Amino acid sequence: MPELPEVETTCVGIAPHITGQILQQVTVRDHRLRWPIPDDINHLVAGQRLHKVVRRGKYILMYFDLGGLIGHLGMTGSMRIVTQDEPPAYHDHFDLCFSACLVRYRDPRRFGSLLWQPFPLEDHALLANLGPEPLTEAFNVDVLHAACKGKKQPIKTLIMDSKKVVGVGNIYANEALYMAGINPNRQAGRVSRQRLAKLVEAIKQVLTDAITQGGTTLRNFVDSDGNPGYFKQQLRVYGRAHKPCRSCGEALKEVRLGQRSTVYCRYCQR
DNA sequence: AAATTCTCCTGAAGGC
DNA sequence: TGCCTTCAGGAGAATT
Repeated sequence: MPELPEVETTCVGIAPHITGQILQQVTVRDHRLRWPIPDDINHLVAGQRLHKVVRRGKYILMYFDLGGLIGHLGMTGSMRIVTQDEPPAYHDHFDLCFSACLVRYRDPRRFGSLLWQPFPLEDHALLANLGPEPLTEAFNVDVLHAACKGKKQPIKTLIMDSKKVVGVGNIYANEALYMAGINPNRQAGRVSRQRLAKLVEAIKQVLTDAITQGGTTLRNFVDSDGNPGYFKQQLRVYGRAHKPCRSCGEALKEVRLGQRSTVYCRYCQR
């Protein structure tokens, strides 16, 4: 389940292999992703030079001469660098074919996407209303405090709302709230500014740690198995329901918030 | 307007 | 080579 750190690692991993090259063609084996890959994708992008690969939230933006490809890994997507002679496997839905190598996309559940948008990319509906990047100064206590003001929804679902801040998925939302000592179910508008400041720092910390670990865990984007998995970092709450809190020893509680597994410590998180 | 629920999909895990 | 049900989740769409 690619979270922001996996997407970042993917961008950094593939960029050196393809930046500056001309995209010869897109080979589509199955266009049925979350949104269908446009039938005319080759007319839109083939023959153009790739200038840069940028992550925006969990979107992968590839800037070409006339616009950009907007990629998303969904739940189970991955991109890796392969050579022309490597035969595609089951669930390898498309290749971005450059002269020296291919970017091969695999996605068993097909929740990912590949779309084209002429410049400016931010005009695309999927990008137009995204909140700030969590690892930049644009995401700070002032912004989060304003976003929470008067809100009755749980703080956890708020920080997972990409209009408020991008890239905070379920795993790291759980982890950050634990780190900040905030009950995931607490109404967003009832978290003090001081504690929101802690939450901002916790989000930055947990994502930064995962990126750092991902840089070593997923160092190989060439001829790897294409399976990003997710980092075996020391998760404190996610996936640890009913196990002892690493701080107080009490059993962690699991509830569902917005259809998502939510694990927290009733005693350490208020 | 804000908050919640639904939806897509397949593989893994669990029950029997 | 067991079959069936349940669950997992990114995040936009639909609904309340």
